Amino acid sequence: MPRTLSVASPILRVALPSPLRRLFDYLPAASAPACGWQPGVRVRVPFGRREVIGVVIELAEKSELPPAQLRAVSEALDDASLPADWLWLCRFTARYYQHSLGDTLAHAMPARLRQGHPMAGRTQTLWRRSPTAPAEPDFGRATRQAELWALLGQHPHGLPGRAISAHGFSHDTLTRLAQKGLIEPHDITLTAPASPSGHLLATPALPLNREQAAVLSALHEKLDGFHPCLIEGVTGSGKTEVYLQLIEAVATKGKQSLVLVPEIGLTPQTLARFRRRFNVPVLALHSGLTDPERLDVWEAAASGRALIIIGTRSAIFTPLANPGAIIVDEEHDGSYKQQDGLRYHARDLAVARAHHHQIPVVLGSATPSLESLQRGLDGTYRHLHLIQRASRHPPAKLELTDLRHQRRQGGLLPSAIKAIKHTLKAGKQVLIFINRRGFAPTLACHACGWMAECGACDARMTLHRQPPLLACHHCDSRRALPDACPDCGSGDLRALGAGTERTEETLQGLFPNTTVYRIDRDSTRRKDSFEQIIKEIQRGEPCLLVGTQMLAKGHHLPHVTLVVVINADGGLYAADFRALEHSAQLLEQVAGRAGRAADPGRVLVQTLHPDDPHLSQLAEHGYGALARHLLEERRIAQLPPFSFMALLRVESPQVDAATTLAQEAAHYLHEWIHTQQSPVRCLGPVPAPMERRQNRYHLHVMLSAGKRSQLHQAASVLVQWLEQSREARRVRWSLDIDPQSLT
DNA sequence: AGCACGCCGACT
DNA sequence: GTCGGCGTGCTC
Repeated sequence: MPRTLSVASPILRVALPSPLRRLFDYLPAASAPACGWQPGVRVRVPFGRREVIGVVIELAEKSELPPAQLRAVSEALDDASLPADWLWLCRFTARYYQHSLGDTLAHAMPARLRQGHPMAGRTQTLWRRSPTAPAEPDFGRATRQAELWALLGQHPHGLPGRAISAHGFSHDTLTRLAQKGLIEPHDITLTAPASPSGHLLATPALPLNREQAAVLSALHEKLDGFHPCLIEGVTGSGKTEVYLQLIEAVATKGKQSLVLVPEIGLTPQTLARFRRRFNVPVLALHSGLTDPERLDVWEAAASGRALIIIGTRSAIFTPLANPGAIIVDEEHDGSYKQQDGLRYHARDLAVARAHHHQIPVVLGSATPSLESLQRGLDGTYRHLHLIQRASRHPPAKLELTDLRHQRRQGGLLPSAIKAIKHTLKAGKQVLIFINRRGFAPTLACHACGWMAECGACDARMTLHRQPPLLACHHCDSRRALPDACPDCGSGDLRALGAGTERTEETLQGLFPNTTVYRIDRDSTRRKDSFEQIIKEIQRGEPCLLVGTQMLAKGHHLPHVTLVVVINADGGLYAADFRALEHSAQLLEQVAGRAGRAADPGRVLVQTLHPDDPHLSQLAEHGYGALARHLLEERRIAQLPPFSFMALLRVESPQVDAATTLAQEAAHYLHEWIHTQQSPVRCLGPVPAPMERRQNRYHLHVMLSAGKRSQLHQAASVLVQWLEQSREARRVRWSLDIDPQSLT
């Protein structure tokens, strides 16, 4: 018998963009990719009645399915597999967060790849003057065409269509010139950005103070191998300069740095600072990029050409050919946790990734999360400190002022108004922090007690003045302002409490000759208006800034010497055990805005609980002290970081459908815990805070365990049960590993 | 998630 | 008589 190639055609096990947590078996396509069939090859496959893009995950000898049921891959999309480090990260993420691998891959891939576009050899169409065109054509009255002709004269290599529209030319003008044969398109293959030629630095590094130098040299010592490190550095202590010099050291070795920043932190200023420093391209991943641009960044990073990549949460999924370090700035920031779909935490993935690559990871914050702080304290992470502020002033202390039994205007106590007046007179700026947008938290009838409630949520509607309407901040419903009380007909409707709009109005009335800037999601809806306002403010004219937490984070406001917090009580007595931590971080961040430059600052904090021990500790000793105290409380209560949690959320427009599933899930878990003698605890179901949202009912089942592996096992069993449950198909559910918020 | 099939109400 | 509502089931 002749020896045949007895290796029967292998089976390709493919991950597909679907919530189904399993792989699908396919036969190879007739023509194999140049690299051969191997994990990481992107494929187009028939799936049901359509075609989808998937990724080969495994090769198998045979399938569990009868051969007749197998279909063949339509085609391999690339001649090489996707980056191995990226593939590893996606598999880790899918496993850790109990999410479908195919869905995870789709989420982590640039849109162009997800849509099946080719990976390499991207071309771009440039428009240029045709060589055959006369030197000075006559345009007659077609002035726009003449102007475009002139513009292209300045760009002999040509301009992409996007740049031409950016100059304000219509597509029509372009095609008319092309029809006349005066200009022509030509395709170029995008090539790598220039590799570092000559000096790495474009501008010299700033001198470091002794403390910064100590931190940097500690980081320098450990550039090889996995070295997680927490930098606890007060606002204004120069963390960014340390990052920049660390990146420099990494780039000098030809290795890549990945920098994660919070959503609000990737400002043009930050980016400009990075770009000014380095002679090599600093690639930014932000929401303004087009899909092809995103693919460019991906390829530049995957090929190793890009040495410095900076981006928000999803940038953690950037492949790195030559990883050198990962930096997570403001590591406590909530925007690192994705709150829907694939609920990953970019900071945690950064640490996992650094471990995989055996490279250092630096977590930096003035107000570290209790998770990271605990690891710093117990030695799991190296714990470095930056205490000295560049301004040399100690951070301003919080002055607690008692809101009880006192009249206030627009939420402000007389003492606060006095301090504001004083500060303005001294030619300085004041920041008034208020965590509610709109005019007032609600509208109430003074005759019968009626309050404006949302028809779809268990929530009050917020009163807005610009434009005047009632809006629910939890769904998209809005209503016109009623003239009279819908219940009793009284005309005595009053705004209850204060939001940013009302405080702005009050302040403008009190200080008619001073500019009042309001900064919240409503006032900065236009893309660049926020940056514009910040620029205005940085010019230093005395003014008042009224804003939500948008203002609290990151921005350098050198002329602000007084900060007023309208109400500090939000997180003090909330049901969510993390509320106090988050509230303290926010207060400390707000306070950090005061007195960053030459002048010392003051921070007035209005509260109904001036004697609250946590608030007092924050005021007296700062976030670091309170955080260490909170850790002790968490230890005693066996809450994270001393235990691990997973949260099952169940939601449905029908209460009983949601309740039944949540009960059955909890019941199944209890049984499993009992038979397995598992130490995992299962709580609930309980109605979620604000049970009804957008006319959907929300229930929670909470899992917790002392060991991550125990939790993981229970979570995985639960997900398997949910996947096969028929009831679960009729309601929406999701499992949140390490939930950040219990809403 | 898509996308079919399937079986009951108001329309040209 | 059809268009179309969303319940149920399947995808290698």
